[in-house]
Amino acid sequence: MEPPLPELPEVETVRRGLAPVMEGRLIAQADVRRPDLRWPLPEGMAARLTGQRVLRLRRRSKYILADLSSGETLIVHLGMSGRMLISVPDGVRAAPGIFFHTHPAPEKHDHVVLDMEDGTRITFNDARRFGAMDLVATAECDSHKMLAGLGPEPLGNAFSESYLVARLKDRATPIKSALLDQRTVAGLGNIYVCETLFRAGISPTRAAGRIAAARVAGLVPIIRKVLTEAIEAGGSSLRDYRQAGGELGYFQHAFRVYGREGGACTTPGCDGTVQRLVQSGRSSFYCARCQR
DNA sequence: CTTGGGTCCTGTGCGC
DNA sequence: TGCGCACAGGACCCAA
Repeated sequence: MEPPLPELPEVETVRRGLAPVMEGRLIAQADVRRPDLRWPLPEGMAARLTGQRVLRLRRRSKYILADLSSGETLIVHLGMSGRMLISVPDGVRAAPGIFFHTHPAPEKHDHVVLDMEDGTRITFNDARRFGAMDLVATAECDSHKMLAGLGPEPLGNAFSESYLVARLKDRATPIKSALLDQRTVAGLGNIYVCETLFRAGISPTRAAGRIAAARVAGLVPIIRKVLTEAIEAGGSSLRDYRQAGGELGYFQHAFRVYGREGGACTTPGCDGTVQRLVQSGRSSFYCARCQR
């Protein structure tokens, strides 16, 4: 089974995994092995990263933001298949209880390599090259093209019930599309939208503006819970992965509908079957019996 | 303004 | 055994 694609919880898990080896540390050497990801990497990126200290690792939506001592911020998007591998010159360097592999031979899709001052190496690997990186002044980060139009963070205070009700009022677009739209709420992808709508008992095809306000409001705590649970699962896998060697970006998580076409609905008392339908080119998984 | 569809990328898995 | 193809899908871009 293909591991889940990086949405907000996966990105947050990667951020948490990288933080202890990057925050406060100097990038001794940055190397770009392939400059054409989703877009061309910024001009002179390797030189602009080399010698900089990572002040802080933040996350906005599905983006990881590394604030540097130069006053610039490295923006990273994992795309579909992006992952981060942490390795060390030798296993004894790892902190107590944490094990990372020794530096492996470069692989085909290793596009960016960061060697930290203490010898820890972070390798960005992205087979499908939907990932992206950019480097901008920290002060202008929020107005960057990739971040400017984003809606509120789903786990933040701005994502309120009244906000969502107002945002979806009179919208003709299917609720599935509305929640996938990063301007509505930032960080949800196909998997967690499917899981959210299943828990809410709302059909993915229903027009957003035709859902009772109380049910729309109910989506807010459900979205928070779905994401929080996934982040917690990511935390568990992080501990496992560290034991296993430091590959970040993927973890096992049990989904109730996503990828379960033909499977039994897990709602107590429901004898429905999980269906799959395609909405604007994307698969929606849902139970037609308990999602209305 | 809203909405929908095309495009990019490559590894995986299926049918024949 | 090998080939062709559908599929995965986030985010930009453009057309209606």
